Amino acid sequence: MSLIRKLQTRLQGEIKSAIETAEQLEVIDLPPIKLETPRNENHGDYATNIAMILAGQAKMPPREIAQLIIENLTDLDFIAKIEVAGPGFINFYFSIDWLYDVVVEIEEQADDYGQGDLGAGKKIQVEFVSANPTGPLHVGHSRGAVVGDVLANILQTAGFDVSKEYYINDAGNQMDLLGRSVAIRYQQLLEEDVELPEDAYRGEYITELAQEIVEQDGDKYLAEAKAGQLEYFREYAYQELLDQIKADLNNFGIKFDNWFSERTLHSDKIEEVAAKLKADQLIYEQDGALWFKSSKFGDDKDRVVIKEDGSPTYLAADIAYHQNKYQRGFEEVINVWGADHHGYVARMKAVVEALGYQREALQIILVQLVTLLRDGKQVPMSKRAGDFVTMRDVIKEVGKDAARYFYVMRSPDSHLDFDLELAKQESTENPVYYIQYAHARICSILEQVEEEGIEIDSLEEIDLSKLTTEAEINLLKELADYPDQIAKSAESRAPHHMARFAHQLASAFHTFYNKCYVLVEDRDLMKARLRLVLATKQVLVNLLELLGISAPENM
RNA sequence: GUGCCUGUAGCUCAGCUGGACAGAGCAACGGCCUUCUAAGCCGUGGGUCGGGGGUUCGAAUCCUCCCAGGCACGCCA
Repeated sequence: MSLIRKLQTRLQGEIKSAIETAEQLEVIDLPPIKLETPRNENHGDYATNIAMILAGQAKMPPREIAQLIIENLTDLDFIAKIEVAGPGFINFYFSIDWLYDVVVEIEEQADDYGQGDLGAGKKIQVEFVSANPTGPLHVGHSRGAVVGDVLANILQTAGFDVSKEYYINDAGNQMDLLGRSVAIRYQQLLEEDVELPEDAYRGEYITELAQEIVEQDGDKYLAEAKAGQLEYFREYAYQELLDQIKADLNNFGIKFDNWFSERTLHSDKIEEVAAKLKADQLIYEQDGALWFKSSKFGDDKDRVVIKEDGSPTYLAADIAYHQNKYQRGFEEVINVWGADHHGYVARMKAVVEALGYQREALQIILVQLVTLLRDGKQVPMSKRAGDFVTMRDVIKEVGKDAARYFYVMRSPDSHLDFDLELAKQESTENPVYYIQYAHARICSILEQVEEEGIEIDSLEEIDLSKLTTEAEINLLKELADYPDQIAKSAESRAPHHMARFAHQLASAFHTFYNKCYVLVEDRDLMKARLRLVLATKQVLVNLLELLGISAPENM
């Protein structure tokens, strides 16, 4: 448990017993005592609204209740000041000593600083990207990729047992279409006069795959292509494209714990789960097809799982897949989807419930679409013509770090305007560099320290109470707040919070850097500041690691 | 037509499990480099929180209606 958590818990306990002790207070039902960090720093480090909440049942004005609570508080060595404010808030000002301990805590926990126990080891899976292996990853996938990756990292840090998974849709009609598309391009390359069907994949990459086959084997597969035997083309394209996807994700700093092939569900697992649902009378026959009674669980209407021709729908595989997830022991499953799939949410929730699990065991995060801009103007993309900007292109243009930051800095609910020119700029307008620059500056100080042969004393020998200016205290508070930020971010499944916090921490450091020269004459002050700088470096490194962004030593 | 997301400063967005005068970055304007990286810091101006009604001691936040934009509504995946 982090230092700050301990203090919060202690304070909550003290408030609770104060309320219980106060004889004049008649409280029947004591709600949990919430501590919040006031927006305005003149309102203390923490505030509680408990007096206002109790006003009703205690039949007393909030301010009077607050006063009573304060009078009955004991054992508050870590509190410097308490006041009643506004309509009945109680504001607490922590004494500054505890803040210095944070520096010690960071040093001790190092890479583990920020690690919490919110998740209590709960097994949780985050499934993201899961793009069909029928083409390269593009910008839409990229956002989901970073959101999923960072969210998983945050949950891991918050104490969940997290697994990152990619679901490969390698079993549907689209795979045959992929094979056919490549086969036809192959024929065209060999001067056969054939037309590409309307629904075929028409991206340049299809022709490139066909070209590879021509280069390797000439017209060896021409007869098969003509006869519509697509297996070789399909499997060749599939493997190549999947390899490309893996390579792209790898370049983006994303590693999955598991790659799950849809094919492994066909057809045993699908039949199994269909039989189970049938036994539960949740699947019925109509118009020659089998329908899942999703409307019974809040969906608009029932959905086909086995088509008239006997083949399973995408949903059928998804039912089997999610059954499998829970069977593997995941208590909670998070799916990160593009917003264009939101129509699918209700039926998947229904699936989970039908299988006998809590609806909450499936959480779906929808990431809104990305608009790529260049100098403020939209980059044209036409999916139809296969003309889209790939993940690879973007990384190549702006770099991994900037791309990751931009994709994760906004709430997933918010449309994202991604300006390529801005992401590339090495200037004040670019938040990525701002954060990395803080780290580089720290490294620069440390380099100076080394050059001058200054020894960094062990913590016991250092008087941290030398740190007294506003900039120093503020920086200390940001550092102390980090574990709480992780917990909040994990709880609300909101990765963008950590991107913002990184910026805020960097800002606190830059202010400190400008106001407090580190290598000063006063040796004690210098050493205390050096310790603060080291602690800041540690937290920045942890944060950047979490975001999957590098921490350069110089810029 | 139905459902989901969005509408907050000139621009891009936080805040939205209700709290104390609404925040950040950029843009605009004005300052700061003889010492650790000015990719930085300090300051100023700027908002009927899309609109109406309601709940509450208290609403950007909850409910409701309306307006605007995006997306989705297949025996496709």
